[in-house]
Amino acid sequence: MKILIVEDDLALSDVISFTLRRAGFDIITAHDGLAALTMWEQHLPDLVVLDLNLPKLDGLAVCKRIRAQADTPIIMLSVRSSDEAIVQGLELGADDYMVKPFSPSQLVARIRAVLRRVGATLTPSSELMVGTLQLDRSRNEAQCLGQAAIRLTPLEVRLLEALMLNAGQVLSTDGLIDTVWGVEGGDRTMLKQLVYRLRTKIEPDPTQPIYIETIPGVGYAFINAKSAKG
Amino acid sequence: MKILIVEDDLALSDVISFTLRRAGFDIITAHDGLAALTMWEQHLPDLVVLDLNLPKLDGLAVCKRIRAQADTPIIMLSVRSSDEAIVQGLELGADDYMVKPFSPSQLVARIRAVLRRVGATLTPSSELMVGTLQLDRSRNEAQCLGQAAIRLTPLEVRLLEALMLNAGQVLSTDGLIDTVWGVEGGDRTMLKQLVYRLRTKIEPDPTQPIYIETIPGVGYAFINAKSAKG
DNA sequence: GTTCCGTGTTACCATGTTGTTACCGCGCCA
DNA sequence: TGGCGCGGTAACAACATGGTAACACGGAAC
Repeated sequence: MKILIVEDDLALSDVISFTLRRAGFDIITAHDGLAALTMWEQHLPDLVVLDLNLPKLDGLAVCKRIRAQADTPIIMLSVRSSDEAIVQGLELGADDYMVKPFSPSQLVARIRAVLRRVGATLTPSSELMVGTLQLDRSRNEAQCLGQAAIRLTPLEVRLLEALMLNAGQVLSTDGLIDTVWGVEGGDRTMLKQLVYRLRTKIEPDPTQPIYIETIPGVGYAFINAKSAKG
Repeated sequence: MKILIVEDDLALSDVISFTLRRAGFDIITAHDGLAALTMWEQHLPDLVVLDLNLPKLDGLAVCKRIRAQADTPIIMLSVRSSDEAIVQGLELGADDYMVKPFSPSQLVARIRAVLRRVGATLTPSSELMVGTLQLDRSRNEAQCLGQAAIRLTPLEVRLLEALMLNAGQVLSTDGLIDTVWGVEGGDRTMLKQLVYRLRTKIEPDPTQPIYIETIPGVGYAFINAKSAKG
C-alpha cells in the first residue's frame, strides 16, 4: 500500500513518514506542489497525504489536478481550521481533512478508514461496461457486444471512461477538457476533434450516435444506458 | 439519498435534521441505540450519522452491530476529542469522526465526501417540475407531460427557470432581464424576443399561452400551477 | 532514415443562437 | 381622432458552435 506524503515542513514530513512506515505503508514524499504531481504520476500511489500550504503549487491546485485524472484518495492537512477552509477542501474532492497539529496515530486511523472504504468499493477490474459497450482500460480497447475489439488511443480512453463512468449524465465541455487533458491542457477544438475520432471508431453510424450524445451549448453525455431514471 | 441520524440530544438532532434536509437529503431519526438499530433495519439508509453517547445501547455497540451486517457508511459524533477515542471509533469501522461541537456545514461536506467515495451519485436532480411542464436544466430541455422533449437554448433555460422557480408570482420585466442577461446585459426588446421564442417552443398555441402569462406594464408570470403552495 | 501513429492545428461549412431593426395592432389619453 | 407606449410578430445579420476534413509535427518502431 503506497502513500505519497506532500509536506514542505521537512521535520513534520519525517515524523509522518516514520509513523506511517511503522504502520506498514510504503512511503514516498514530495516537498512542493510540482514535485507532488510528478511523484504522483510516476508512482501512482494508493493514497495521498496532502499539505495545503505548499511552495510552487498550492495544495488545492494539486488536489484539483489529481482529481481531474484519477480517484486516488486524498487526505488534506492544514493549519487552517475554519469551516470554510474545511468545506472547501472536502468539496474539492478530499476524502478527509485534518487540522494541524494532529496526532500521528489519528492520521493512521483516518488513512485506514479511507482505504478500507476504497477497498470495499473500488472494482479492481480494469473493465467498464455500460449498456452494450465495454471498455478495457488496461488494453486500450472498446468492444461492442460480441463484435471485434476496437483499439483506442490513450486520449480516447480517457474521454470514453469519463463519459461511461457518468453514463446518463451530461458532462460539460470544460469539465471534459479538464478530465482528458488536465487543467491547462486542451481547448474546445481539440475536444470536438477527439469526440469526432472516437465516434468514427465506436459508433456504427457516426452521424446518428447511439453512444455519445451531444447536448448543444452544454456538453456530451453517454447514452445507451437503461439509465434507470426515476 | 436517505440518512439516519442517531442523536439523543433532541435540540441538536433537530438542527442536524434541518440542515441535512435543506441540503437535499431524506432524513430519519432515532434517539437511542436500540431505536437506531430498528430504524436502520427497517429503512436501510445510505448513511448513518451516529452519536456515541446514547441511552440504552452505546454508539460504539451500534456501530459494531451495523458493521457486522452491512457496509453502510457511518459518521460518528462525540464530545470526546481524545486521540484514543477517535482512533477507536475509526477502527470500529466509522468512515469519519467529528468532535462536538461542530458546524452543520462541515457535517454536510463530510457526508458528501463519504458518499462520493462510496460511489453514490448525488446529483441533486437538475429537474424542475411545475404543473405539467418539466425543465431539465442539465440537458437544456423542456418536456410537457409525456410528449417529446423540446431542446431549449441557454437563454431560454435561464428565463424558463426563473419563471418556474417563482411559479404563480409575477416577475418584473427588469428583474427578468437581470436574471437572464445579468446586470448590464439586455433590454426590453430582447426580453420580448426571448419570451416569444420560448412560447413558440413550449406553448401548444402561442397566441393563447397556458404557461407564460403576460401582465401588461409589469412583467410575466408562470401559470399552469395549482399554485396553492404549502 | 523512413514509416506510422497519435496528437495538435487550421480551415470550412451547416446549423443554431442571439442581437437588431422594423412593422403591426391595441389600449390609453389628451 | 391621432399620437404614444407597449407587446407580439417577423425577417435578417452577426456570431458561436459542432461536425468534418486535410494536414503538420514529433516520437516510437522498424
